[in-house]
Amino acid sequence: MSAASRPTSKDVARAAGVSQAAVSLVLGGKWPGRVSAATAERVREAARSLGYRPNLAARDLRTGRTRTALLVVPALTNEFFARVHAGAASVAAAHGFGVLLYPSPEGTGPATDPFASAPAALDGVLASSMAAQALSGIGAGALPLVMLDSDPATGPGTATVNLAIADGMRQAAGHLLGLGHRDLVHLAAGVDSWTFEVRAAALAASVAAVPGARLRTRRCALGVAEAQAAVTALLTAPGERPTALVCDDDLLAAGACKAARRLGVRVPGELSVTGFDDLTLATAIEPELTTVTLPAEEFGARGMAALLTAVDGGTPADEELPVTLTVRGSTGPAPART
Amino acid sequence: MSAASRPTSKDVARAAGVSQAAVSLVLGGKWPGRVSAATAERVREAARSLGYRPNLAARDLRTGRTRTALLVVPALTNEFFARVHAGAASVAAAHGFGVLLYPSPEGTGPATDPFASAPAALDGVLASSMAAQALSGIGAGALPLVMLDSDPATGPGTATVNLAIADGMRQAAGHLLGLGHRDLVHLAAGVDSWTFEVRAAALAASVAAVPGARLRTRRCALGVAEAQAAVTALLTAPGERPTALVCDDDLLAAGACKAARRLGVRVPGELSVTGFDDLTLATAIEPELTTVTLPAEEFGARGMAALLTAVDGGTPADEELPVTLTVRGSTGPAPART
DNA sequence: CACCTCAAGTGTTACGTATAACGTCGGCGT
DNA sequence: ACGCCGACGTTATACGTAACACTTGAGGTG
Repeated sequence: MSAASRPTSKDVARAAGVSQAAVSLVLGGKWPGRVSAATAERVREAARSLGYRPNLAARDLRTGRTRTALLVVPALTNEFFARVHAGAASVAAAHGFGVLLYPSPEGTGPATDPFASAPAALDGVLASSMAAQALSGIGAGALPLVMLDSDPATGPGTATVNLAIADGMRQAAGHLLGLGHRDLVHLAAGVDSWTFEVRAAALAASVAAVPGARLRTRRCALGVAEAQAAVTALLTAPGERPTALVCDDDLLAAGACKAARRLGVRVPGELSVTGFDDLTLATAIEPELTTVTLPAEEFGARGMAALLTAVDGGTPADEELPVTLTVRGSTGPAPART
Repeated sequence: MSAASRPTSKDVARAAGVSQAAVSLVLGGKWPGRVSAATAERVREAARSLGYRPNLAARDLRTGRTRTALLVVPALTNEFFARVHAGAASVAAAHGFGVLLYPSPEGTGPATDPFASAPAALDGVLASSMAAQALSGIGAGALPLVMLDSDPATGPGTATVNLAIADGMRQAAGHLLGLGHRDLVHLAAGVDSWTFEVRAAALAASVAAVPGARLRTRRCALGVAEAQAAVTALLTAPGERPTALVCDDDLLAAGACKAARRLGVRVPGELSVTGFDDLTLATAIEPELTTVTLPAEEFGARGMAALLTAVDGGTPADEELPVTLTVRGSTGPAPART
């Protein structure tokens, strides 16, 4: 009932017999040369015995810093973004920053502006292009902003950290073409995003460079069941059946493999499949997926590092992280044509 | 270069020709009866044209509320917790709250106290028992706390929201026993947590209730590769081979299925496997997993709802959410004994 | 002895907001 | 004509902290 609310630095000061300013100095770690070691220890002891916790809101107001960054991603149920978050959060934590997640605007009508609706004070924003429709809004210039996987030519002020997606796609295509495949299908994620445009372009260019090779495209929502349905339709359709399937995501690849197995189409004997991301899923299924391995954690970590330098007034450079193709069991030599 | 920093409510007041207090009233939505509609509109117009955003830190200091809740979970790369987060975040957002994630203390020595190291001001904490070693610390009573999947007898002050884990395990066991299985192995997650203790106890009790049925236990780190190794060892060991495998997690079940397939042990023909959680993985592999379906999103949502009532000074009741067994292709009748 | 320096603190202010307490002014019932 | 009340605001304060400017006494220096 009674007050007994949280003790403040003033209470600690009274208990230690010093001024509030001294408490602030000691607990802020700036006492060497300003406060004697004995007094500092007395202050710390008083703080401990009172169970003092600084009021973060007051500190934020005074310093103008909140040590909180906003991460804007589509959904953490997507393992890739969960890993990006892990990387970002660990770098943030190392610098005393917290990571706030912006609830993905699924179902939330048109353009919900994170700057307007963010419930907490922020120092900066780290945003994936896959979820950043709204960022063009008002707050754009108001806060340091670093984009993840976005067109480098976005804005002059915002830095970008990208994965070498195009190169990854070229590696996958080269792998399949090298195995003799000439009839490929791109199972593309049905999402409007720079990332996916880049993949499609890189794949198309790679295939076009090989005489006699052809590429078709099928669009599909990002899910196992959806991919399974799409690939079932593709494989049972009349006409020439493709020998290789290039998927924009491991989830799609998994669905594709499932569809093939159900139809009795052997993978990789009759159909090679490649994925993207190298999720846990990739090695959980049989055969294990040949896929483009993305350094998701490092991606998030680099992005956060760039954002933190921007928050400190620096100008982070654009970066591009290399990716590698991991060859496993879902790809093999093209079957001989009948 | 020049100042031109964010406009404050005072600037808006000057622009609209009113006092700062009036701005606060209007923008806070409490103007009816205190400010005329015309003035209110003038204030809003001024705020809009200046691009005014309230300083959240100042507001938090004044109101003593931060509209931010801390979610403590082991890792979001675990899809289950990503879904819990999604549910919690959506409820939080509906109440104008943000969700801050506490970086999982993996590698971070002993007991990092979230209350001490949290970088932002908080209104409450929602913590999974799987990651809450540190919560016993100082801040325990300082902040509203709701526990997820924890012993209801934790503390008098803290409410718990639980999943009916024990019942889920009983359903799985009943399903297998009903199919004639009498030689079961529990593939248990090697994690110290109330959740897993409850599972083991419920499974043991179910098996013990059936004459002639026996249960062995194998411990295993929570991952596909780890489970694969453990189950390979189990299946190639001399002696009677079990006919059913009850796994604490879909990841373990997936690893088990993979091991069986590699050894030529047919699932479910020779070995039935059940999982737990019903992750995306469960329907991505072949055969699809029979597993205990957990309402992860609702779990998080209920937990956050309980926390919000606690933050509002209420006393949330303990809850238990029902779970269901989803029967798919990885379980079948016990093979005839030779 | 007058002067400067340095350690060890203290006093005060400002951050930007929300809100309680206080004016003012015209209308209206009696 | 008087008092009272509601509509419409304003003034003043407090939230808890960090940081700047200042004080004081002790010791060193010429």
